[in-house]
This record gives sequence, C-alpha cells and structure tokens, in this order.
Amino acid sequence: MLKYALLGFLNYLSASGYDLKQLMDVSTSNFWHAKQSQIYTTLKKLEGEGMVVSHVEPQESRPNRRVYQITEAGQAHLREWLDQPLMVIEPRKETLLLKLFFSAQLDPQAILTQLRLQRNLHQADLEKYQTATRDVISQFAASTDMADDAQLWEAARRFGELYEEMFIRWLDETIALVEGWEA
Amino acid sequence: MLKYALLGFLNYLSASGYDLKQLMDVSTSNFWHAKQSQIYTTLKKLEGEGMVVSHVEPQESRPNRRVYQITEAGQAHLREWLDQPLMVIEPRKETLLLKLFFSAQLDPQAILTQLRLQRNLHQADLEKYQTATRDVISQFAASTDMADDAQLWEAARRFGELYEEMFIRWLDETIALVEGWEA
DNA sequence: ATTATGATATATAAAAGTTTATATAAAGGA
DNA sequence: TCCTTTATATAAACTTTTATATATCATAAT
Repeated sequence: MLKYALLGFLNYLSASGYDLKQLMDVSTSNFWHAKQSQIYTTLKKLEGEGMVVSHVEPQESRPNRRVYQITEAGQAHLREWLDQPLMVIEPRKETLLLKLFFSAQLDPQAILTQLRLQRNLHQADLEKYQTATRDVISQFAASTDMADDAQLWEAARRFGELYEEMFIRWLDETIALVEGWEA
Repeated sequence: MLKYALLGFLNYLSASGYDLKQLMDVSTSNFWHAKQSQIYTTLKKLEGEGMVVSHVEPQESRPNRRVYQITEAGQAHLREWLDQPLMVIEPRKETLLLKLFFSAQLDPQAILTQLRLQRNLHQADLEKYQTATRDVISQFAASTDMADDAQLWEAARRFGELYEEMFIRWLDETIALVEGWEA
C-alpha cells in the first residue's frame, strides 16, 4: 500500500526519500504513515519495477540527494489503483480497546488513569488537526491552482478531526462508566 | 500484540486455536483481528515461551482438538501488559482516505461511486454492532456473573458503533462536497 | 571557546508481524 | 454431488518496525 502513497506524491512532484517522509508526516500521517527505512526500501523496489527513476543531485555542505521521478508505467499503476473501488472495510487495530476489553481484573483507578492519559493525547491531536494541519492545507491551496486537490486534502483532514472528536466522546462515556463503579 | 489478545481470552477459559478464532471474530473483530494461521503460530510460540500449555483432546467424528491453557507465567505476562498504560496514540491506516487524497485526477462520478459503495458497507457494519454484536454481549453478561467484564465489552462495542456513525457522517459530508463539483 | 543537539540526507541488517496459499480429513446438509 | 463446517498445520511471501551506520552544518547551551 505504501507504494501507492509514494507514487501518489511523486505524481505531483519529484522528491527524495527524505522529502517524501516529511511530506507524509505533515499530510497523510492522519491516515497513512511509514518509517524512513520502509520509504527508502520501497523506493528502491519501485525503481526495480520501473515505476520510478532516480538520479543523484550533488549538494555542497549537505549529503547528496537521490531524487525520484515517476515514470509512465508508475502513473498507469497509480491510476489503476485509484480507479478500482475499495470493496471492503479496512479492519481496525486499536490497542487501547484491546487492553480495555481484558481490563476488568484491574483496579478501577488504574483503568481511569489509562483512559484519562489517552484523553489528553487525543485532545492534543484534535487541536493539531484544527490548527497546524488546517493551516498547511489552506496555505498550499492558496499557493497553487489545485482547488479540487486541496478540497480532498481538507476532507482527509476533516476525517482526523471527526475521528478525534468521536474518540474523546467515547473516552468521556467510558470514564463516566468506570467512575460509577466506585460509588 | 496478538499474543496479549490470546492470553486475554485464555485467562477466561481454555480454548483451541479454532475456538480463539471464533471468539475473536464475534467479540474483538471491531478493534483487533487475526488470521487463523497467525493464531496457530502465535499459540505455538507462546507455548515455547511457557505462557501456555496444551493437550490434545481426541474427538469422535471430528478432528482432534489441541486445547491451550494459560500458565501462571502467562497470567503474569498479561497482567504486566494490562498494568502499563498506553502512552501513545495508535497511528491509523485507512486505505479509503489514502485513495481519496490522490483522487483529484479522477472523474467526480468515479469518486462518488467509490464513496457511496463505502457508505453501504459502513451502514451494514453499524447495524451489525447495533444488533448482532449487542446481543452476543448482553447474552453473555446475563449468563455469567461478570458484570464489570460485560460492561467493558459493551464499551468496546460502543466504540464500533460511534466509529461507524462518525465514518458515515464524514462520507455524507464528502459526498456532498464532490456532488457540488458537478454543478 | 567548546560541547551538545538537531536538522539534513541516505542506506542496510535483522527482527517481528501479518497475509496468502495450500494441505489434510470427515461429517452433514443442500 | 457439492458446499459448508469442524479442526490443525506449515511454507512462502509480504509488510513493517527497530536498530545501526555514516557525514556535515547550524544553532543552542555550557
């Protein structure tokens, strides 16, 4: 799946592995992320498959950059994936839910500590989507003439916002439930 | 992570790999899932680590069952994991969002087809949480005296319900956005 | 003035986790 | 007769994470 993310970015602009990592961190991290090592190995694999080509750009006072460019085959491969509708719901993995599911044997106070800690983390995440992420997208939208693209990026950001609102609501409900056990 | 899910179930009752797959499918699939092959190999690994022990139960007219039982070491290992709070937010991966992020080059009608298809899937999932999953939990709660456990399972089910409501809301917003492009 | 750190930049090895595919075997229902 | 359910197991492939290595510049702290 990561390969489509990389092809998706390279379809907009040529970039190095380092660039792609930065791009993902500020744009898709809400719904797709990857470690630096995976990005570098996947780019190498994509080059082997003819989906991208690369050249080294020498730099003074900085290590050389290896810049990747999408090929026609890469564009066709990306397009094929975009065209074909997703027929399933992606199964989620939520470690917090798994822990909670088996936590009845814990002290209620220990459960509450864990839930409140997560509430703080999700609150911070929500605020990030409402400020920093929002600003990045609106700046990019204003600086280019890609109105449709920017609207889809905004929709993706909006998902993160709604997700965090939902998560906080669920945490508040669940905290109230466990608080009731002590009475 | 799967190992904790298996230990969590085995802490309630002894079970075979087959049983554990069925249990996960009707209870944790909302936030944790695994393939049969992974369950079998993980159980074998857990046995090698002394977390569980197994014995074969011969059956007439059915293949023999290998039933796993949690050990004291296994219980301690589970307990340790449950005790230690989760300090991070689990990064999500949502293929639909990734596709949408790069879909501006597609025909708006193709985007709408994909979003509406997902809406149907999520609507069906939501109804499943509101009926079948809810019934399984309330039946189990009534048949045992594990009130706290059942309330946490209900909280986990509730997460699935809120998640699907949120997803459908986001899909409706996004469908309306793309519908606006055609005017 | 020196030291520490963080950012820029790429790369690989090893381990861990997960999916896909395949094999076997028998009962029971459509 | 065919499909589904019950039941376990392994090989191969793929994906992802963790850890480590190298090198330089700019800035901040001591």
